[in-house]
Amino acid sequence: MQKRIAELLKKNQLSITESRKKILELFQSANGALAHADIEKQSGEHFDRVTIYRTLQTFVEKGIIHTIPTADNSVLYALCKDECSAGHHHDNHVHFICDDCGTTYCLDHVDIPAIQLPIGFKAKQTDIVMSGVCKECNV
Amino acid sequence: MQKRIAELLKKNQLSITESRKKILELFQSANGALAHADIEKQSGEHFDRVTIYRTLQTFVEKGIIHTIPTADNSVLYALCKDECSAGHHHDNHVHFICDDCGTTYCLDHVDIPAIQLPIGFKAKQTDIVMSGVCKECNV
DNA sequence: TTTGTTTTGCAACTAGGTTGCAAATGCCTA
DNA sequence: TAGGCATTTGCAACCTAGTTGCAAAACAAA
Ligand SMILES: [Mn+2]
Ligand SMILES: [Mn+2]
Ligand SMILES: [Zn+2]
Ligand SMILES: [Zn+2]
Repeated sequence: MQKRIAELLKKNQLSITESRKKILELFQSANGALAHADIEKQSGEHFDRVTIYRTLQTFVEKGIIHTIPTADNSVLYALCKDECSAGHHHDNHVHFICDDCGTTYCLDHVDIPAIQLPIGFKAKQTDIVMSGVCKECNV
Repeated sequence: MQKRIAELLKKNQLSITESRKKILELFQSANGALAHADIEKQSGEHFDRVTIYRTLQTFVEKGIIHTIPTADNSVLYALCKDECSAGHHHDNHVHFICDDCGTTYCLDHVDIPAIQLPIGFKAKQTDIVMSGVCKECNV
């Protein structure tokens, strides 16, 4: 696990530092998306908040994580699939937020349906965020 | 036009004030969604920004306007259809942001398709935001 | 017009995020 | 494996968007 993390950083030409290792570890062991505040808490407040901001930015740029838009306009982050790289994200999947437990899921296997737009409109990207009750909280 | 605005306010049990009239007017003559900053500028900086925040909140609560989530986590507002009321929004339509001119459209006549979720997930709401080129900017 | 209620503007505050810079850490090569 | 260069970190200061308390102004009802 530790090895995989180091390799992932190397592959992206990032030096291996405590904060980067720890933050990646948090993402890999989380079962949903994480907010900046989650990381701050879960890392035991070892790192400056600025460091966390910069680490997240770097990871997004490198295609290691992607951001998830939410209805309440907070920012969430989740691991990208292997196909993503610097400047080329391929995170075309549906996101699901559980109203009950608050967990945000990347539903990688749910396809984005084609949507017929009015004449003249040409879509390049489709973001779908659903909410309701997740499989853990269901009954 | 002025009369319609006054009636809309009355129908929602809101007193008729300069700021509310002006802000409603801006929404009715806009062809897309508006951000707080747009309203601040377009109103000629006549109103305090706090007043604008509070007016927007009130309008959202009454079902006169609705918020639109965006990828860059800024907040946009647009007029609701007549069916919306306090505590009961029915704005289940697709939103479209033009990469070219920046206009955000409510596509009222585009239906949200059914999306098959993994077992155990139960959806209550679906938000779809598409982006690309709008009918004005197309060619 | 008077009176009571609602709304406004101002100032002060909060939360989330960014920037500049010196000190600390990590990487590379001898 | 130590030394030197480049990158990253932590701190302080700053910025922007949004919120709150309160007195003054505007509005609605009588
Ligand atoms: Mn995702
Ligand atoms: Mn809309
Ligand atoms: Zn849940
Ligand atoms: Zn356009």
